[in-house]
Amino acid sequence: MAKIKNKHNATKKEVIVEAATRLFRERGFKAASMRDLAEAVGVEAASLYNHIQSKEEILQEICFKVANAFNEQCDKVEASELSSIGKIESMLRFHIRMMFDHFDMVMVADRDWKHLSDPFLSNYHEQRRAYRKRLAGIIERGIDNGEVKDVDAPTIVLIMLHAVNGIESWHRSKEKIGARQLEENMVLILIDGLRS
Amino acid sequence: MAKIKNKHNATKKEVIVEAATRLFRERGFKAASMRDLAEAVGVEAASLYNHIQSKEEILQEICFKVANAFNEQCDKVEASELSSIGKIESMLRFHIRMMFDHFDMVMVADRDWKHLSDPFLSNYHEQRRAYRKRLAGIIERGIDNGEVKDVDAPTIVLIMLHAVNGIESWHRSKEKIGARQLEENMVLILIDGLRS
DNA sequence: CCTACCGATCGGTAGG
DNA sequence: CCTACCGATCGGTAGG
Repeated sequence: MAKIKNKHNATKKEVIVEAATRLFRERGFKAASMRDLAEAVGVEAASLYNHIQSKEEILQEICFKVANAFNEQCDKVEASELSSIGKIESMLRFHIRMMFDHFDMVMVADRDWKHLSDPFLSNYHEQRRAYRKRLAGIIERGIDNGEVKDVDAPTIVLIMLHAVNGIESWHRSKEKIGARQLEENMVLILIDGLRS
Repeated sequence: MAKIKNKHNATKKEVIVEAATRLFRERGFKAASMRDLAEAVGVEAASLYNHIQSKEEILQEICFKVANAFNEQCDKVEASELSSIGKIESMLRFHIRMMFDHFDMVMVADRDWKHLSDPFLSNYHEQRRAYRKRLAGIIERGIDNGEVKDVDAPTIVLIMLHAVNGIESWHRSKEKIGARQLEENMVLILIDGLRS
């Protein structure tokens, strides 16, 4: 019965979600069909529904997995003894590495979360808002203690979070510059511009 | 016969494309249906096809209108007498203002251009690549003449182009900060970090 | 896990 | 510009 390929101890559901993540990233959530997904996994479309409840459930798994990863890292960094600049740099580096290590997941969550339906849509929307507020808070503390240039904190958050998406173009074009070097360049440009 | 609302001397096709631009931005190109569009315009779905040839033709108009705007501005700036930093700042400001003044258009082109089919897909892809190379060229000249910090030029382009997309979140949340002030903050953070 | 199938909706056309 | 409609495809279910 176990026709779904089952490498590295993954459950069938995990295999489906993994394949879907890649498919959603490549074609977009709406344009990727369950029949495409079934083919990628190696079963008939109807068989997918023995492991998942709906197409949207897959999107939910992807979006909240990403949201949880960022929230947990933010917990750690806020509890750390790093300076304000150090905390910001640490979060920036985490975002960059998430783009490298979990590219498909991060891109799908960022681009397709609007296709969630309530209550997941509101929940995700609110988490996103709260997360940005936390990051702005870290920056504001840096401004208060003189580490960071006095600029609008929410604007810095906007710039940082979106700048990291540039890695998509890099990922796609396979430029000559290496991942490690790209990370250092991004940190250099974005963090150095913040110092007061 | 002219049932399509025709404010400010727009042709029917222009009215359709304008409504479609908003709809595509709100729901995504794939998720927005021609029946939705027909309703927004105030006609039956079949009637749209007297003015346009296909759903994709609308997407083509949107994408290449945006691409042309950026290319033309780049022509002007490259031909100007501005310093290298001045040229980069000028292009950055143009991107920011395009986000403010033509938000739907810019977002759709950026998010949905992959749904074009060949030869438009390859054409757009190539224009995008060439445009980024031109921007990187401006920055590289700035590095050569000592105006700009010595960092990887393509990385700076990636950061600048994507950072500007942060205006989407601002647009959506209607934060307290004004458009003009957001522009100055972005320029301050992104351009000041470049100076050598 | 598959065969067989459903109702809904899609982009688009014929003909007036 | 509309009515009427097409074939294709969608997400998902029944039943085994």
